[in-house]
Amino acid sequence: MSATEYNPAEVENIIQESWKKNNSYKATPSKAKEKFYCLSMFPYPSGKLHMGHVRNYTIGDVISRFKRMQGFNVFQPMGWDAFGLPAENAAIKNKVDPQSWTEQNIENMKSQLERLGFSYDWSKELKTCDPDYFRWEQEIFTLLHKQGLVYRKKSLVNWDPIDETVLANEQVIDGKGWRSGATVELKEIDQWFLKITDYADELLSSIENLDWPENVKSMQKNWIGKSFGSEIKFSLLDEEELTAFTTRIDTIYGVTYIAISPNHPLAQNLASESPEINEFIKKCNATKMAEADMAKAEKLGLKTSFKVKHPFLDANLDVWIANYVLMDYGTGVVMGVPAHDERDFEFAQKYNIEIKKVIECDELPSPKKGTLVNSHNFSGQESDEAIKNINNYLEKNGIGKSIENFRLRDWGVSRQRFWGCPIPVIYEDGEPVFLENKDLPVKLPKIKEGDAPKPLSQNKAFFDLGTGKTREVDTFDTFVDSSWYYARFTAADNNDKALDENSKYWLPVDLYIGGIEHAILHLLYSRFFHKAMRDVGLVEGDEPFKKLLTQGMVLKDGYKMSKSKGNTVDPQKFIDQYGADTIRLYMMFTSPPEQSLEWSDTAIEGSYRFLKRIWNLLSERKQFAEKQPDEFTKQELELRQKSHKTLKKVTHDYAERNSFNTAIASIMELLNAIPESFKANDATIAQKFCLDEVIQFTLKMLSPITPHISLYLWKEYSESNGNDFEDSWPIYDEEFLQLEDFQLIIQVNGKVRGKENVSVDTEQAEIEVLAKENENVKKIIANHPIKKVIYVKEKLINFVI
RNA sequence: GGGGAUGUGGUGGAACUGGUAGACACGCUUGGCUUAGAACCAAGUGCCGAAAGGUGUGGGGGUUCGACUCCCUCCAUCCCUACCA
Repeated sequence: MSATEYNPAEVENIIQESWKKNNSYKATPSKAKEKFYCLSMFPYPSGKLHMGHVRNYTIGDVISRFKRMQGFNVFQPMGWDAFGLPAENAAIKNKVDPQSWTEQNIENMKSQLERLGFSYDWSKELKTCDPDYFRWEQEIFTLLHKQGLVYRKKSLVNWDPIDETVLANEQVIDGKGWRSGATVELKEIDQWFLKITDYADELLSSIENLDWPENVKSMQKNWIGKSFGSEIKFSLLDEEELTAFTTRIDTIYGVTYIAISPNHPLAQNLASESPEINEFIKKCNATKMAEADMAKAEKLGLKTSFKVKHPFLDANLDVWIANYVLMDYGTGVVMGVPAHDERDFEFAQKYNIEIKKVIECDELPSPKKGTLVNSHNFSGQESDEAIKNINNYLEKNGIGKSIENFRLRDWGVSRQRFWGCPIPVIYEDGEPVFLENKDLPVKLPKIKEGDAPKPLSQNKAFFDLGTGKTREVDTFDTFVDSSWYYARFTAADNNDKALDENSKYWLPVDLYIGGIEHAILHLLYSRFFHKAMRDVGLVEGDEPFKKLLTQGMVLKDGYKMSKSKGNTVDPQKFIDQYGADTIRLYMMFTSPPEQSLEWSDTAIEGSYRFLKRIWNLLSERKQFAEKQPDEFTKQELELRQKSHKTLKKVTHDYAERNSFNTAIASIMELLNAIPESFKANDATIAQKFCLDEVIQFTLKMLSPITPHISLYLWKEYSESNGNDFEDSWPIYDEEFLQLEDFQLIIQVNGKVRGKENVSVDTEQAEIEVLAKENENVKKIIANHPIKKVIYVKEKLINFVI
């Protein structure tokens, strides 16, 4: 190697060409090796890669390369989550076909991924907008239908009355449609649903077996929200009844009103007779349907003329329509207990409703459990005991029962959009008929050049099949597309089947890497899909993703990068300036994967500088080929110890902790520890040997993160012609990890007062004497009796005075 | 409103099991090299203090010989909240 300057573009090009030529990352099932399916969440093809992608895919690639070095058969595919709103919006805005917009973005982003040197098996690339993908999705939908997991029901959407379209939550800004500015209304329309609630119990219980971060597990558990409560009937005075759900039946004597959701059938009926109620319900429905907005909305109520009997008391309760009661949770009817529920309290105060304390407490409202008061026979009982007793009473008297309830709702998969997978159903005289395989795929209609896409419902040529038959005009939620792609990857090039034998070899995904923002929806839907596909015989196993790594966001100046904030940083600029290895190194060095990463234009210089230092160290140096010398000096042994200790730490950081930042830091430390004389031309044989060990370890330890420069230097240095570090992770030697002496920390009352070097085999008694003789320590403990001595082996001694 | 996180120098972060707080970098300062700059190399760098020493991990309280780490409480910021992906 000549003393040239580090030229990342050149080095990376040479190495990437060799990978391409050798098909280095194509994976085939093999019994000879243990498999490792490493999957990073596929991107939405928005145009170009953003920093979040670079980070996500670098983490995945580092782990894949490390596993490959450790001898695993690694499968790392990549594809495109290609249906969705942005393409449709761009298409409407620019009057282009969403297909060509998407294809162009894919082409662009794919070349960026290749430029970054990710070791993907591109032979299994997939695009969800491709009929070769979504025809199988349509088939799975019909299988799920046969399994009884698909049904149709009316459900609320954000309706823009001017544009006459359904809006996504993000398209509703301050209650107005983003394009038309019209006040958005909630409107009820027919939609397709998947019965995810059939799996609620299993989705909850099998979380336990997952090697996932605890926070994600908690989020999923809370989202599913299993609770134990009671259903209780309140009879209306005209003989009908309202059934409320409550988890706090112990507060039954504190009920002072009943509240029903504006979307409860009773409220809807009343609306048709009373203009006042109709007006009120409209007012309630003028918020968008996002949970956060609903919850923050001011509490509104309207007293109806209905009254119900309190089942335990000789009292009549008013029935209110209240906007804080959700139709989707429980029964859409709430028993109002203002004394022991904060929302009910707020409502009762606003509308001057009686507040009745029935649980002993200091201050109202108090949602805590406790001893019952003012509750007739149940007074004096503790909440949990009372809940049992009251439930028994309800059941005995036929006025209610104890039940399990879930917060989780069924998954509405209908979307009234163009750029999505068509739902494979036709209607004959209004009745839905599911299409057979021979009629699949249902493709999207072509768009004429210069035309904007319009909803399928406005495309007669698409939906009108004649003789009273029409096609379904809704498309799938794009979460459907992404709920099973992990499985399709294993058979992405099979045109005869959705999944084949390969899926049995590769599944489940061993490690799934993606943003924490997907912790609930995408991951829960995928888990449901896997179980449903299992039950129709498509896949084996109970869970799709064995282990999960949730990466934090990439921030700039403390905020998430976004166009509206104007703080985006385009990774391409840095790839061009410093090369792929530097940006990969920076991404891994700057913070641990699970935390957010603060982008800095200047700090990346440091990563580049580090690679240049390695380049210069290796310049004109060849591997030292002589065999290991018999003797080493103390200085040489210290370096060897550092090499092996570093290797041990780095192995552990990669394999157990995914802690790449500390791995890199310790590699930097190792290089900083090389004595200058070892690098000189006149270094001794032993010195050259030790330096050689550092270099070998370093190039291999860095290669998952900076694969191009590592491999390039390795090939020059060792004069080898391998194209990958497959199976070559080095092994550290325990012999070098043994310490001869250690630094003893001497504390007095927990404060560090001195340090001494002590041989490892020194007894505690000897250490105590030695510690007391330390000049500084001696001064402090003089004239004080020592009350206690704490000794932590080979670490510290603490005198309590 | 609910759920989940995070908070350590000027900055990113380290401290893995309760045991030396600030590793490794960025930045900055000084010096070297250079006509000058860039690059590179060397030394220094939590805060107060001349030093001795004191002090310090969002605020307050607690447990402990010892707390960034465990407990209670408060504050701030971020993510998700079912039609953005």
